[in-house]
Amino acid sequence: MNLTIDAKSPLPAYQQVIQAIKLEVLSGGLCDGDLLPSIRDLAKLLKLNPNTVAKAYYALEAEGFSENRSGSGSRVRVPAGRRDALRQAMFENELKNFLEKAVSLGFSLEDIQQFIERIKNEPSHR
Amino acid sequence: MNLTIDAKSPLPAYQQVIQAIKLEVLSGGLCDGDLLPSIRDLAKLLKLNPNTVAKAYYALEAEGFSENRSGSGSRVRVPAGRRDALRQAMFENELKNFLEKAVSLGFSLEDIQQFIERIKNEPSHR
Amino acid sequence: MNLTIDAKSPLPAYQQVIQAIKLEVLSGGLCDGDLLPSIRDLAKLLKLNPNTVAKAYYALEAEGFSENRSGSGSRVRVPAGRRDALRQAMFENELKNFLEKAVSLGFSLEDIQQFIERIKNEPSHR
Amino acid sequence: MNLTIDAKSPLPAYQQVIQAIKLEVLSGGLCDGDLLPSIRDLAKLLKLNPNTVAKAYYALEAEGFSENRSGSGSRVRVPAGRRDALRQAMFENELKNFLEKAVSLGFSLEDIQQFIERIKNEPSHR
DNA sequence: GTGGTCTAGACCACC
DNA sequence: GTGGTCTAGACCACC
Repeated sequence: MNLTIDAKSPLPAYQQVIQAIKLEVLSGGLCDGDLLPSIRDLAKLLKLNPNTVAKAYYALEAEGFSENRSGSGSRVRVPAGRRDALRQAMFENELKNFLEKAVSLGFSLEDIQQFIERIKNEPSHR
Repeated sequence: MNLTIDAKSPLPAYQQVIQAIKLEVLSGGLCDGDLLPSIRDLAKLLKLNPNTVAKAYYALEAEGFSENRSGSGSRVRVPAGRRDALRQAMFENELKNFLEKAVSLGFSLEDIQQFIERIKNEPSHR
Repeated sequence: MNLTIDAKSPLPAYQQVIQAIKLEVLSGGLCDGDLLPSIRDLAKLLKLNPNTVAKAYYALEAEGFSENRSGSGSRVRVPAGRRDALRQAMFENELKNFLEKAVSLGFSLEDIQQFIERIKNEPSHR
Repeated sequence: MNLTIDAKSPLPAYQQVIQAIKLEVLSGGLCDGDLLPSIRDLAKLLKLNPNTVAKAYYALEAEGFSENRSGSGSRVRVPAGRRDALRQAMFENELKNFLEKAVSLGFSLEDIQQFIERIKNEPSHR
Protein backbone atom coordinates (compact mmCIF):
# COMPACT_ATOMS: atom_id res chain seq x y z
CA MET A 1 0.00 0.00 0.00
CA ASN A 2 1.14 3.56 -0.69
CA LEU A 3 1.68 4.17 2.98
CA THR A 4 2.32 7.87 3.43
CA ILE A 5 -0.17 10.66 3.94
CA ASP A 6 0.78 14.12 2.73
CA ALA A 7 -0.37 16.44 5.50
CA LYS A 8 0.13 19.44 3.20
CA SER A 9 -2.01 18.06 0.39
CA PRO A 10 -5.27 19.86 -0.30
CA LEU A 11 -6.80 16.39 -0.50
CA PRO A 12 -8.02 15.60 3.04
CA ALA A 13 -6.25 12.77 4.82
CA TYR A 14 -9.29 10.51 4.93
CA GLN A 15 -9.67 10.85 1.16
CA GLN A 16 -6.02 10.00 0.70
CA VAL A 17 -6.66 6.84 2.73
CA ILE A 18 -9.66 6.00 0.52
CA GLN A 19 -7.59 6.47 -2.63
CA ALA A 20 -4.71 4.37 -1.34
CA ILE A 21 -6.97 1.47 -0.45
CA LYS A 22 -8.89 1.67 -3.71
CA LEU A 23 -5.62 1.61 -5.61
CA GLU A 24 -4.51 -1.39 -3.62
CA VAL A 25 -7.71 -3.23 -4.42
CA LEU A 26 -7.78 -2.28 -8.10
CA SER A 27 -4.15 -3.23 -8.61
CA GLY A 28 -4.81 -6.65 -7.10
CA GLY A 29 -2.78 -6.17 -3.95
CA LEU A 30 -5.96 -6.72 -1.95
CA CYS A 31 -8.53 -9.19 -3.28
CA ASP A 32 -12.19 -9.85 -2.72
CA GLY A 33 -12.60 -11.22 0.79
CA ASP A 34 -9.21 -10.01 2.06
CA LEU A 35 -9.05 -8.38 5.47
CA LEU A 36 -8.10 -4.70 5.55
CA PRO A 37 -5.60 -3.63 8.22
CA SER A 38 -7.32 -2.74 11.47
CA ILE A 39 -8.28 0.91 11.92
CA ARG A 40 -5.95 1.18 14.87
CA ASP A 41 -2.96 -0.34 13.05
CA LEU A 42 -3.42 1.74 9.94
CA ALA A 43 -3.84 4.88 12.03
CA LYS A 44 -0.54 4.16 13.77
CA LEU A 45 1.18 3.43 10.48
CA LEU A 46 -0.07 6.61 8.80
CA LYS A 47 0.29 8.75 11.93
CA LEU A 48 -3.37 9.64 11.86
CA ASN A 49 -6.06 9.65 14.48
CA PRO A 50 -8.13 6.43 14.39
CA ASN A 51 -11.25 8.54 13.80
CA THR A 52 -9.79 9.70 10.51
CA VAL A 53 -9.09 6.18 9.30
CA ALA A 54 -12.51 5.03 10.49
CA LYS A 55 -14.07 7.78 8.38
CA ALA A 56 -12.30 6.43 5.31
CA TYR A 57 -13.43 2.87 6.09
CA TYR A 58 -17.05 3.94 6.44
CA ALA A 59 -16.85 5.76 3.12
CA LEU A 60 -15.38 2.69 1.44
CA GLU A 61 -18.21 0.59 2.81
CA ALA A 62 -20.78 3.16 1.67
CA GLU A 63 -19.31 2.92 -1.83
CA GLY A 64 -19.61 -0.85 -1.76
CA PHE A 65 -15.87 -1.46 -1.68
CA SER A 66 -15.78 -3.21 1.64
CA GLU A 67 -17.82 -4.55 4.50
CA ASN A 68 -17.18 -3.57 8.09
CA ARG A 69 -18.14 -6.15 10.66
CA SER A 70 -17.74 -4.91 14.20
CA GLY A 71 -15.38 -7.21 16.00
CA SER A 72 -14.06 -8.99 12.96
CA GLY A 73 -12.58 -6.16 10.90
CA SER A 74 -13.25 -4.93 7.40
CA ARG A 75 -13.12 -7.13 4.31
CA VAL A 76 -12.79 -6.19 0.67
CA ARG A 77 -16.01 -6.78 -1.29
CA VAL A 78 -15.01 -6.31 -4.92
CA PRO A 79 -15.39 -9.37 -7.15
CA ALA A 80 -12.74 -9.72 -9.86
CA GLY A 81 -15.11 -8.73 -12.68
CA ARG A 82 -16.17 -5.48 -11.08
CA ARG A 83 -12.60 -4.79 -10.05
CA ASP A 84 -11.37 -5.01 -13.63
CA ALA A 85 -14.10 -2.70 -14.87
CA LEU A 86 -13.26 -0.15 -12.15
CA ARG A 87 -9.58 -0.47 -12.87
CA GLN A 88 -10.15 0.26 -16.53
CA ALA A 89 -12.48 3.18 -15.78
CA MET A 90 -10.04 4.73 -13.33
CA PHE A 91 -7.19 4.41 -15.79
CA GLU A 92 -9.17 6.04 -18.58
CA ASN A 93 -10.23 8.82 -16.29
CA GLU A 94 -6.64 9.51 -15.20
CA LEU A 95 -5.49 9.42 -18.80
CA LYS A 96 -8.22 11.82 -19.87
CA ASN A 97 -7.33 14.25 -17.09
CA PHE A 98 -3.66 14.08 -17.89
CA LEU A 99 -4.21 14.60 -21.61
CA GLU A 100 -6.43 17.59 -20.95
CA LYS A 101 -3.77 19.28 -18.87
CA ALA A 102 -1.00 18.39 -21.29
CA VAL A 103 -2.93 19.70 -24.26
CA SER A 104 -3.81 22.93 -22.50
CA LEU A 105 -0.08 23.33 -21.75
CA GLY A 106 0.46 23.13 -25.48
CA PHE A 107 1.75 19.57 -25.83
CA SER A 108 0.41 17.35 -28.60
CA LEU A 109 -0.31 13.63 -28.43
CA GLU A 110 2.82 13.15 -30.50
CA ASP A 111 4.90 15.08 -27.97
CA ILE A 112 3.58 12.85 -25.22
CA GLN A 113 4.31 9.70 -27.19
CA GLN A 114 7.87 10.84 -27.70
CA PHE A 115 8.30 11.47 -23.99
CA ILE A 116 7.04 8.04 -23.09
CA GLU A 117 9.28 6.48 -25.73
CA ARG A 118 12.23 8.27 -24.16
CA ILE A 119 11.32 7.00 -20.70
CA LYS A 120 11.12 3.44 -22.00
CA ASN A 121 14.70 3.75 -23.14
CA GLU A 122 16.03 5.14 -19.90
CA PRO A 123 18.38 2.75 -18.11
CA SER A 124 16.52 3.32 -14.83
CA HIS A 125 13.35 2.05 -16.44
CA ARG A 126 14.75 -1.08 -18.01
CA MET B 1 -9.15 30.87 -19.08
CA ASN B 2 -10.79 27.71 -17.70
CA LEU B 3 -13.43 29.77 -16.01
CA THR B 4 -15.40 27.47 -13.79
CA ILE B 5 -14.82 26.47 -10.21
CA ASP B 6 -15.88 23.03 -9.10
CA ALA B 7 -17.43 23.60 -5.69
CA LYS B 8 -17.38 19.88 -4.96
CA SER B 9 -13.71 19.43 -5.73
CA PRO B 10 -11.50 18.60 -2.77
CA LEU B 11 -9.15 21.24 -4.17
CA PRO B 12 -10.09 24.53 -2.44
CA ALA B 13 -11.58 27.21 -4.66
CA TYR B 14 -8.65 29.60 -4.25
CA GLN B 15 -6.25 26.86 -5.35
CA GLN B 16 -8.37 26.14 -8.38
CA VAL B 17 -8.06 29.84 -9.25
CA ILE B 18 -4.27 29.65 -8.84
CA GLN B 19 -4.07 26.61 -11.09
CA ALA B 20 -6.31 28.12 -13.76
CA ILE B 21 -4.24 31.31 -13.92
CA LYS B 22 -0.94 29.45 -13.91
CA LEU B 23 -2.17 27.28 -16.76
CA GLU B 24 -3.27 30.35 -18.66
CA VAL B 25 0.15 31.94 -18.22
CA LEU B 26 2.11 28.79 -19.04
CA SER B 27 0.04 28.06 -22.12
CA GLY B 28 0.68 31.55 -23.41
CA GLY B 29 -2.87 32.85 -23.04
CA LEU B 30 -1.56 35.47 -20.65
CA CYS B 31 1.88 36.97 -21.24
CA ASP B 32 4.42 38.82 -19.17
CA GLY B 33 3.03 42.26 -18.37
CA ASP B 34 -0.58 41.38 -19.14
CA LEU B 35 -3.24 42.58 -16.76
CA LEU B 36 -5.16 39.90 -14.87
CA PRO B 37 -8.90 40.37 -14.47
CA SER B 38 -9.65 42.46 -11.41
CA ILE B 39 -10.32 40.59 -8.18
CA ARG B 40 -13.90 41.80 -8.10
CA ASP B 41 -14.58 40.93 -11.73
CA LEU B 42 -13.13 37.45 -11.45
CA ALA B 43 -15.01 36.87 -8.20
CA LYS B 44 -18.24 37.81 -9.92
CA LEU B 45 -17.43 35.60 -12.90
CA LEU B 46 -16.56 32.58 -10.76
CA LYS B 47 -19.29 33.27 -8.20
CA LEU B 48 -16.74 33.47 -5.41
CA ASN B 49 -16.21 35.99 -2.68
CA PRO B 50 -13.61 38.66 -3.57
CA ASN B 51 -11.58 37.58 -0.55
CA THR B 52 -11.19 34.11 -2.01
CA VAL B 53 -9.91 35.44 -5.32
CA ALA B 54 -7.69 37.91 -3.47
CA LYS B 55 -6.11 34.99 -1.61
CA ALA B 56 -5.27 33.35 -4.92
CA TYR B 57 -3.79 36.57 -6.30
CA TYR B 58 -1.76 37.03 -3.15
CA ALA B 59 -0.37 33.49 -3.49
CA LEU B 60 0.45 34.02 -7.16
CA GLU B 61 2.36 37.16 -6.28
CA ALA B 62 4.21 35.34 -3.48
CA GLU B 63 5.26 32.68 -6.00
CA GLY B 64 6.58 35.37 -8.33
CA PHE B 65 3.91 34.82 -10.96
CA SER B 66 2.39 38.26 -10.77
CA GLU B 67 2.60 41.67 -9.20
CA ASN B 68 -0.35 43.30 -7.50
CA ARG B 69 -0.58 47.06 -7.31
CA SER B 70 -3.29 48.89 -5.46
CA GLY B 71 -5.07 51.10 -7.87
CA SER B 72 -3.64 49.64 -11.03
CA GLY B 73 -4.46 45.95 -10.92
CA SER B 74 -2.41 42.76 -11.07
CA ARG B 75 0.01 42.00 -13.85
CA VAL B 76 1.67 38.79 -14.96
CA ARG B 77 5.41 38.75 -14.16
CA VAL B 78 6.73 35.70 -15.97
CA PRO B 79 9.28 36.39 -18.70
CA ALA B 80 9.02 34.04 -21.69
CA GLY B 81 12.17 32.12 -20.79
CA ARG B 82 11.03 31.32 -17.30
CA ARG B 83 7.56 30.53 -18.59
CA ASP B 84 8.89 27.91 -20.98
CA ALA B 85 10.96 26.28 -18.27
CA LEU B 86 7.97 26.20 -15.94
CA ARG B 87 5.74 24.83 -18.67
CA GLN B 88 8.17 22.01 -19.31
CA ALA B 89 8.56 21.25 -15.62
CA MET B 90 4.82 21.21 -15.04
CA PHE B 91 4.28 18.88 -17.98
CA GLU B 92 6.93 16.46 -16.82
CA ASN B 93 5.52 16.51 -13.33
CA GLU B 94 1.99 15.75 -14.57
CA LEU B 95 3.34 13.00 -16.80
CA LYS B 96 5.30 11.46 -13.95
CA ASN B 97 2.27 11.52 -11.64
CA PHE B 98 0.07 9.98 -14.29
CA LEU B 99 2.55 7.24 -15.12
CA GLU B 100 2.95 6.37 -11.47
CA LYS B 101 -0.77 5.90 -11.05
CA ALA B 102 -1.12 4.01 -14.30
CA VAL B 103 1.70 1.66 -13.44
CA SER B 104 0.35 1.01 -9.97
CA LEU B 105 -2.99 0.16 -11.63
CA GLY B 106 -1.09 -2.44 -13.62
CA PHE B 107 -0.78 -0.71 -16.98
CA SER B 108 2.53 -0.75 -18.82
CA LEU B 109 4.05 2.06 -20.87
CA GLU B 110 3.14 0.03 -23.94
CA ASP B 111 -0.51 -0.13 -22.84
CA ILE B 112 -0.53 3.64 -22.46
CA GLN B 113 1.04 4.14 -25.87
CA GLN B 114 -1.63 1.98 -27.44
CA PHE B 115 -4.38 4.00 -25.77
CA ILE B 116 -2.94 7.26 -27.02
CA GLU B 117 -2.57 5.80 -30.50
CA ARG B 118 -6.22 4.84 -30.42
CA ILE B 119 -7.25 8.35 -29.36
CA LYS B 120 -5.24 9.86 -32.19
CA ASN B 121 -7.29 7.82 -34.64
CA GLU B 122 -10.66 8.72 -33.17
CA PRO B 123 -12.77 10.85 -35.47
CA SER B 124 -13.46 13.33 -32.66
CA HIS B 125 -9.75 13.94 -32.34
CA ARG B 126 -9.01 14.50 -35.98
CA MET C 1 5.69 37.99 23.84
CA ASN C 2 5.09 41.69 23.15
CA LEU C 3 1.37 41.20 23.40
CA THR C 4 -0.24 44.40 22.26
CA ILE C 5 -1.26 45.49 18.81
CA ASP C 6 -1.14 49.16 17.98
CA ALA C 7 -4.33 49.75 16.02
CA LYS C 8 -3.08 53.16 14.88
CA SER C 9 0.21 51.88 13.54
CA PRO C 10 0.64 52.05 9.78
CA LEU C 11 1.95 48.49 10.07
CA PRO C 12 -1.06 46.18 9.55
CA ALA C 13 -2.13 44.13 12.55
CA TYR C 14 -1.23 40.79 10.98
CA GLN C 15 2.29 42.06 10.26
CA GLN C 16 2.63 43.22 13.83
CA VAL C 17 1.74 39.69 14.88
CA ILE C 18 4.37 38.28 12.51
CA GLN C 19 7.02 40.62 13.90
CA ALA C 20 6.14 39.87 17.51
CA ILE C 21 6.37 36.13 16.99
CA LYS C 22 9.59 36.36 15.00
CA LEU C 23 11.11 38.47 17.75
CA GLU C 24 9.99 35.95 20.33
CA VAL C 25 11.60 33.12 18.37
CA LEU C 26 14.81 34.98 17.59
CA SER C 27 15.24 36.12 21.18
CA GLY C 28 14.88 32.56 22.38
CA GLY C 29 11.54 32.97 24.13
CA LEU C 30 10.10 30.37 21.77
CA CYS C 31 12.30 27.49 20.65
CA ASP C 32 12.26 25.00 17.82
CA GLY C 33 9.36 22.63 18.34
CA ASP C 34 7.49 24.88 20.77
CA LEU C 35 3.75 25.24 20.33
CA LEU C 36 2.51 28.70 19.40
CA PRO C 37 -0.63 29.95 21.11
CA SER C 38 -3.70 28.81 19.20
CA ILE C 39 -5.10 31.18 16.61
CA ARG C 40 -8.29 31.65 18.59
CA ASP C 41 -6.49 32.25 21.88
CA LEU C 42 -4.08 34.76 20.42
CA ALA C 43 -6.93 36.51 18.60
CA LYS C 44 -8.79 36.86 21.88
CA LEU C 45 -5.67 38.09 23.67
CA LEU C 46 -4.86 40.69 21.01
CA LYS C 47 -8.50 41.58 20.39
CA LEU C 48 -8.20 40.67 16.74
CA ASN C 49 -10.34 38.53 14.50
CA PRO C 50 -9.12 34.93 14.22
CA ASN C 51 -8.76 35.41 10.46
CA THR C 52 -6.21 38.15 11.04
CA VAL C 53 -4.10 35.98 13.30
CA ALA C 54 -4.51 33.06 10.90
CA LYS C 55 -3.09 35.24 8.13
CA ALA C 56 -0.02 35.92 10.24
CA TYR C 57 0.42 32.21 11.04
CA TYR C 58 0.05 31.34 7.40
CA ALA C 59 2.76 33.85 6.47
CA LEU C 60 5.07 32.56 9.19
CA GLU C 61 4.66 29.04 7.85
CA ALA C 62 5.32 30.24 4.30
CA GLU C 63 8.55 31.83 5.51
CA GLY C 64 9.59 28.56 7.11
CA PHE C 65 9.26 29.85 10.65
CA SER C 66 6.58 27.46 11.75
CA GLU C 67 4.44 24.53 10.78
CA ASN C 68 0.67 24.56 11.12
CA ARG C 69 -1.20 21.32 11.57
CA SER C 70 -4.95 21.11 11.70
CA GLY C 71 -5.93 19.56 14.96
CA SER C 72 -2.59 19.85 16.66
CA GLY C 73 -1.66 23.51 16.51
CA SER C 74 1.29 25.46 15.14
CA ARG C 75 4.85 24.74 16.09
CA VAL C 76 8.05 26.75 15.73
CA ARG C 77 10.38 25.30 13.08
CA VAL C 78 13.60 27.24 13.50
CA PRO C 79 16.61 25.16 14.54
CA ALA C 80 19.01 26.98 16.87
CA GLY C 81 21.66 27.46 14.18
CA ARG C 82 19.32 29.12 11.76
CA ARG C 83 17.82 31.14 14.57
CA ASP C 84 21.16 32.61 15.52
CA ALA C 85 21.94 33.52 11.92
CA LEU C 86 18.55 35.19 11.54
CA ARG C 87 18.96 37.01 14.82
CA GLN C 88 22.30 38.41 13.71
CA ALA C 89 20.95 39.39 10.30
CA MET C 90 17.93 41.12 11.78
CA PHE C 91 20.09 43.05 14.22
CA GLU C 92 22.47 44.22 11.52
CA ASN C 93 19.56 45.23 9.34
CA GLU C 94 17.97 47.26 12.13
CA LEU C 95 21.31 48.87 12.93
CA LYS C 96 21.90 49.77 9.30
CA ASN C 97 18.44 51.31 8.97
CA PHE C 98 18.89 53.30 12.15
CA LEU C 99 22.33 54.56 11.18
CA GLU C 100 21.05 55.65 7.78
CA LYS C 101 18.31 57.72 9.33
CA ALA C 102 20.60 59.13 11.98
CA VAL C 103 23.22 60.13 9.45
CA SER C 104 20.67 61.74 7.18
CA LEU C 105 19.48 63.73 10.22
CA GLY C 106 23.03 64.98 10.53
CA PHE C 107 24.30 62.85 13.41
CA SER C 108 27.71 61.23 13.19
CA LEU C 109 28.70 57.80 14.48
CA GLU C 110 30.54 59.62 17.27
CA ASP C 111 27.37 61.47 18.25
CA ILE C 112 25.54 58.17 18.45
CA GLN C 113 28.26 56.59 20.54
CA GLN C 114 28.07 59.47 22.98
CA PHE C 115 24.32 59.07 23.31
CA ILE C 116 24.63 55.38 24.03
CA GLU C 117 27.39 56.06 26.54
CA ARG C 118 25.10 58.52 28.30
CA ILE C 119 22.27 55.96 28.43
CA LYS C 120 24.61 53.37 29.95
CA ASN C 121 25.31 55.77 32.80
CA GLU C 122 21.68 56.63 33.47
CA PRO C 123 20.47 55.34 36.83
CA SER C 124 17.38 53.79 35.18
CA HIS C 125 19.65 51.69 33.02
CA ARG C 126 21.96 50.45 35.71
CA MET D 1 15.59 64.10 -1.13
CA ASN D 2 15.21 60.36 -0.65
CA LEU D 3 13.39 60.05 -3.92
CA THR D 4 12.05 56.55 -4.14
CA ILE D 5 8.77 55.17 -2.88
CA ASP D 6 8.62 51.52 -1.90
CA ALA D 7 5.31 50.29 -3.31
CA LYS D 8 5.61 47.13 -1.23
CA SER D 9 6.12 48.91 2.06
CA PRO D 10 3.31 48.62 4.58
CA LEU D 11 3.80 52.35 5.10
CA PRO D 12 1.37 54.02 2.68
CA ALA D 13 2.94 56.01 -0.14
CA TYR D 14 1.63 59.36 1.09
CA GLN D 15 3.21 58.73 4.48
CA GLN D 16 6.48 57.86 2.83
CA VAL D 17 6.30 61.22 1.05
CA ILE D 18 5.63 62.97 4.36
CA GLN D 19 8.62 61.26 5.98
CA ALA D 20 10.94 62.04 3.08
CA ILE D 21 10.06 65.74 3.15
CA LYS D 22 10.30 65.96 6.92
CA LEU D 23 13.72 64.36 6.78
CA GLU D 24 14.78 66.82 4.13
CA VAL D 25 13.66 69.75 6.24
CA LEU D 26 15.13 68.45 9.48
CA SER D 27 18.48 67.66 7.86
CA GLY D 28 18.69 71.18 6.51
CA GLY D 29 18.27 70.29 2.85
CA LEU D 30 15.14 72.41 2.80
CA CYS D 31 15.03 75.56 4.94
CA ASP D 32 12.34 77.80 6.30
CA GLY D 33 10.77 79.65 3.38
CA ASP D 34 12.05 77.28 0.70
CA LEU D 35 9.66 76.19 -2.01
CA LEU D 36 8.72 72.51 -2.10
CA PRO D 37 8.67 70.82 -5.50
CA SER D 38 5.31 71.19 -7.21
CA ILE D 39 2.82 68.40 -6.60
CA ARG D 40 2.82 67.52 -10.26
CA ASP D 41 6.63 67.38 -10.51
CA LEU D 42 7.04 65.31 -7.39
CA ALA D 43 4.28 62.94 -8.51
CA LYS D 44 6.08 62.39 -11.79
CA LEU D 45 9.41 61.89 -10.03
CA LEU D 46 8.01 59.36 -7.55
CA LYS D 47 5.68 57.72 -10.09
CA LEU D 48 2.67 58.49 -7.96
CA ASN D 49 -0.70 59.96 -8.73
CA PRO D 50 -0.77 63.73 -7.98
CA ASN D 51 -3.65 63.09 -5.57
CA THR D 52 -1.33 61.02 -3.44
CA VAL D 53 1.33 63.71 -3.26
CA ALA D 54 -1.31 66.35 -2.59
CA LYS D 55 -2.52 64.31 0.36
CA ALA D 56 0.99 64.36 1.80
CA TYR D 57 1.29 68.12 1.28
CA TYR D 58 -2.00 68.77 3.04
CA ALA D 59 -0.90 66.63 5.96
CA LEU D 60 2.40 68.52 6.18
CA GLU D 61 0.52 71.80 6.25
CA ALA D 62 -1.86 70.46 8.90
CA GLU D 63 1.17 69.59 11.04
CA GLY D 64 2.53 73.09 10.63
CA PHE D 65 5.49 72.05 8.50
CA SER D 66 4.53 74.01 5.43
CA GLU D 67 2.11 76.45 3.95
CA ASN D 68 0.25 75.77 0.73
CA ARG D 69 -0.69 78.83 -1.24
CA SER D 70 -2.81 78.00 -4.22
CA GLY D 71 -1.08 79.24 -7.32
CA SER D 72 2.30 79.87 -5.72
CA GLY D 73 3.25 76.45 -4.40
CA SER D 74 4.11 75.21 -0.93
CA ARG D 75 6.75 76.69 1.26
CA VAL D 76 8.54 75.23 4.27
CA ARG D 77 7.48 76.91 7.55
CA VAL D 78 9.93 75.57 10.11
CA PRO D 79 12.17 78.19 11.78
CA ALA D 80 15.68 76.99 12.59
CA GLY D 81 15.04 76.76 16.34
CA ARG D 82 12.00 74.52 16.00
CA ARG D 83 13.76 72.51 13.35
CA ASP D 84 16.66 71.71 15.66
CA ALA D 85 14.32 70.66 18.44
CA LEU D 86 12.39 68.39 16.07
CA ARG D 87 15.59 66.96 14.68
CA GLN D 88 16.80 66.11 18.16
CA ALA D 89 13.45 64.58 19.13
CA MET D 90 13.25 62.46 15.99
CA PHE D 91 16.77 61.20 16.51
CA GLU D 92 16.14 60.25 20.11
CA ASN D 93 12.94 58.52 19.12
CA GLU D 94 14.67 56.49 16.40
CA LEU D 95 17.48 55.62 18.80
CA LYS D 96 15.02 54.52 21.46
CA ASN D 97 13.13 52.32 18.99
CA PHE D 98 16.30 50.78 17.70
CA LEU D 99 17.67 50.08 21.17
CA GLU D 100 14.40 48.44 22.19
CA LYS D 101 14.52 46.05 19.27
CA ALA D 102 18.20 45.34 19.72
CA VAL D 103 17.81 44.61 23.40
CA SER D 104 14.83 42.34 22.83
CA LEU D 105 16.97 40.47 20.28
CA GLY D 106 19.44 39.93 23.08
CA PHE D 107 22.11 42.52 22.23
CA SER D 108 23.55 44.71 24.96
CA LEU D 109 24.53 48.38 24.67
CA GLU D 110 28.14 47.20 24.71
CA ASP D 111 27.48 44.90 21.74
CA ILE D 112 26.01 47.81 19.83
CA GLN D 113 28.95 50.05 20.68
CA GLN D 114 31.34 47.42 19.36
CA PHE D 115 29.41 47.15 16.12
CA ILE D 116 29.49 50.88 15.57
CA GLU D 117 33.19 50.95 16.39
CA ARG D 118 33.75 48.29 13.76
CA ILE D 119 31.79 50.27 11.17
CA LYS D 120 33.87 53.38 11.91
CA ASN D 121 36.98 51.42 11.01
CA GLU D 122 35.62 50.00 7.78
CA PRO D 123 37.41 51.37 4.73
CA SER D 124 34.06 52.11 3.04
CA HIS D 125 33.18 54.39 5.90
CA ARG D 126 36.36 56.38 6.08
C1' DG E 1 -10.09 21.49 21.23
C1' DT E 2 -6.84 22.65 16.52
C1' DG E 3 -5.92 25.01 11.84
C1' DG E 4 -8.09 25.88 6.84
C1' DT E 5 -11.51 27.77 3.85
C1' DC E 6 -15.20 30.62 2.71
C1' DT E 7 -18.95 34.27 2.55
C1' DA E 8 -20.68 38.96 3.36
C1' DG E 9 -19.57 43.28 3.80
C1' DA E 10 -16.81 47.28 5.58
C1' DC E 11 -13.07 50.83 5.10
C1' DC E 12 -8.42 52.36 3.40
C1' DA E 13 -4.84 53.86 0.06
C1' DC E 14 -4.14 54.58 -4.60
C1' DC E 15 -5.58 55.60 -9.70
C1' DG F 1 -12.25 52.00 -10.71
C1' DT F 2 -7.89 48.96 -8.31
C1' DG F 3 -5.76 45.85 -4.57
C1' DG F 4 -5.08 45.36 0.89
C1' DT F 5 -6.83 44.74 5.44
C1' DC F 6 -10.16 43.64 8.73
C1' DT F 7 -14.38 41.96 11.34
C1' DA F 8 -18.08 38.60 12.16
C1' DG F 9 -19.34 34.34 11.78
C1' DA F 10 -19.98 29.82 9.38
C1' DC F 11 -18.52 24.97 8.25
C1' DC F 12 -14.89 21.38 7.43
C1' DA F 13 -11.15 18.09 8.50
C1' DC F 14 -8.47 16.51 12.13
C1' DC F 15 -7.26 15.54 17.29
